[in-house]
This record gives sequence, structure tokens and C-alpha cells, in this order.
Amino acid sequence: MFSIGTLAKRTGTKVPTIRYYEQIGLMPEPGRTEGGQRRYDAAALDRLAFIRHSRQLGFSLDAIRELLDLSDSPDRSCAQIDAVAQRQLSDVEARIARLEALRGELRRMIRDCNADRVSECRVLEVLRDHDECLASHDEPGG
Amino acid sequence: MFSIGTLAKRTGTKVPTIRYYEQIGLMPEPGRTEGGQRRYDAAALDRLAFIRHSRQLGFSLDAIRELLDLSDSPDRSCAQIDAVAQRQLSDVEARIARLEALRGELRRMIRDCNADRVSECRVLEVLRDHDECLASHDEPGG
DNA sequence: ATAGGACCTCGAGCCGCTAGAGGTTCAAGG
DNA sequence: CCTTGAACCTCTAGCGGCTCGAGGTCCTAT
Repeated sequence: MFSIGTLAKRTGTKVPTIRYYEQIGLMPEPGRTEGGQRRYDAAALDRLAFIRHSRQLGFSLDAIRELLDLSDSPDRSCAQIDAVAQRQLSDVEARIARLEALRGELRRMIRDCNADRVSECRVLEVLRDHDECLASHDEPGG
Repeated sequence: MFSIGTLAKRTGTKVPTIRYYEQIGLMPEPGRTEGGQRRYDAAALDRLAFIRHSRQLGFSLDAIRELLDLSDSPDRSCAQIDAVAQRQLSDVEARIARLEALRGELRRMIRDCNADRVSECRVLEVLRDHDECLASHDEPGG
């Protein structure tokens, strides 16, 4: 049985993040000392490590919740788990594609700017005129 | 002089987003009709188009504010503008690199999973054991 | 004159945390 | 056993960048 600070250190998570995960029901409520401090066991450590690693791979907390739920039924087919991972992969691939398009525009914009003064700055021109772009980068974010 | 809805349509922005930009001082307060409705002119349209396009290229609202401020001094050197764009490019490149690493892990994870049951699922194994990963994907997001 | 779409403000909610205030508990050293 | 001070507790608010809803007003076309 160890404290939230120890759990935080062992998983590379910040303490408030652990409390947040508990609050949203991703981590179960742990036992408490008489004084009211949280005390964790190895199971909690495993679960949090799973969550953190999934987060590092870009899974949303909802997707992680799904994975954790699915992993509680060891006899079921793992097709659903693979589907969650596949969705994540597709998502990552889409984001890469979008960012690569942005990278192209930014590079072109910077390369073409041989101006001295703001008034002739190619970067600003491109930002002003959408038509100067090759790709149609519709959605922000990514 | 046209309404916020017209401005929204012409720039592909949602109406509440325009009001939000005004609220945070990115768009100036426009004139109003007697009844209190906003009325915009061509300058507002240009400014909003610039903002939207910059957003599509991934610039933060703060960076856009900087670009807009800089573009008000046409006689200055455009080095600062290029620097903002360069920063953005570096940012995009870093995000691409990170996402490519994630993509690799996800692909490997999915490829290796030939299991039927959840209990043998390779995807879950990898998520449980950080050591199964090739790269050290430290920070989430990206 | 009236209908109804577009506008108004204000406040809350999304994700995934992060930070701060202000107070309590625990563990180590004396 | 007592003191210290680091670590814990709860609660609230904030970040970016919007998005949505409620409840009300205005404008324009018929």
C-alpha cells in the first residue's frame, strides 16, 4: 500500500492527474488511511500504467475506458480491441497527412519570402490569399 | 456593411467564433445598427479571412495576433514575421515526427496481434508493458 | 401587420489536464 | 513523545479554441 505521490512517481503521472482520473471514473476509488489519504496497491499501479501508456500512444480517455472495459472479459474475441487500435491508427494517419500538407505550405511560404520589408512579405501575402495555397486545408487543428 | 451571418458565410467561420474573436480582442468591435446588431465592412472581412487562413495553417491565436500586429508596420523588416512562420513550421515538423513514431508502434501492435481472445491480445500486452515499445514516446498529445 | 429567421447576451461545456488557495496528515529526526 | 515540514486533502478556476443552449430582441420579406 502506497501513497498517491509514490504512485505518481512510479508511473510518471502528476498527482492531480491521478485524482482527475479518479474523478472521471477511469481509476477506481482507492482505500484511505484513517486520516483520509489515498492508499494504492499493485492493481492500481498496473491500471494507471496502462492508462498512461495508452495516452502516450494518443488514445483518448474514452477509448482507454473502452479498452479497460474490454480487457475485463478475457474470453471474448479481441476483435473489438483491434478495432479500437485500428481507429486510433487511422486517426494518427489522418493527422499526419494533414500536418504534412501544412508543412508543405509553410515551407513554400517561407522559401518564397525574399523580402526585406513587411509590406512585401510573402508570408503575409499567402496568409491573406487562400488562393495562393496548393492544398485545401479545410479544418484547423491536427 | 453586412451582418455577422454574412461575414460568417463569406469566410467559412461560425457566427459564435466571430463573436469569440471579438471578445478576445482579435477582431475589433464593429459598428452596430440602432437595434444593436453588428455590421461589418471589407476591412473586417479581410482581417477575418487572414485569421481563418492562419488557423487552417495551424497558427495559434497568439501567433496570429503577433502577425496582425507586425503587419501593421509595413516598413519594418519582415524578419520577425518569418520567425513566427519558422516557429510554426518547426512545431509542425515536431508533431509529424512524434505522430510517425506513434504510427509505427500502433502498426506493429496491430500487425502482431493474431490472437482470438482478449486474454492473448497483443494490443493489450503492448499497452500494459511500456518495454514492448521501440521508441520512448514521452509526451502525450501531438 | 405579421411571421420567422437571424440576431443579441450570458453562461456553461468540451478535452485533458494544471495550478492555486487554504487547510490537514503523515513520517522522520531529535 | 513532540516537532517539523513535506506531502496530502478538497475545492475552484483556468488553459486553448471554440461550441452550444436558453431566452429574448430585431429585421426583413410578404
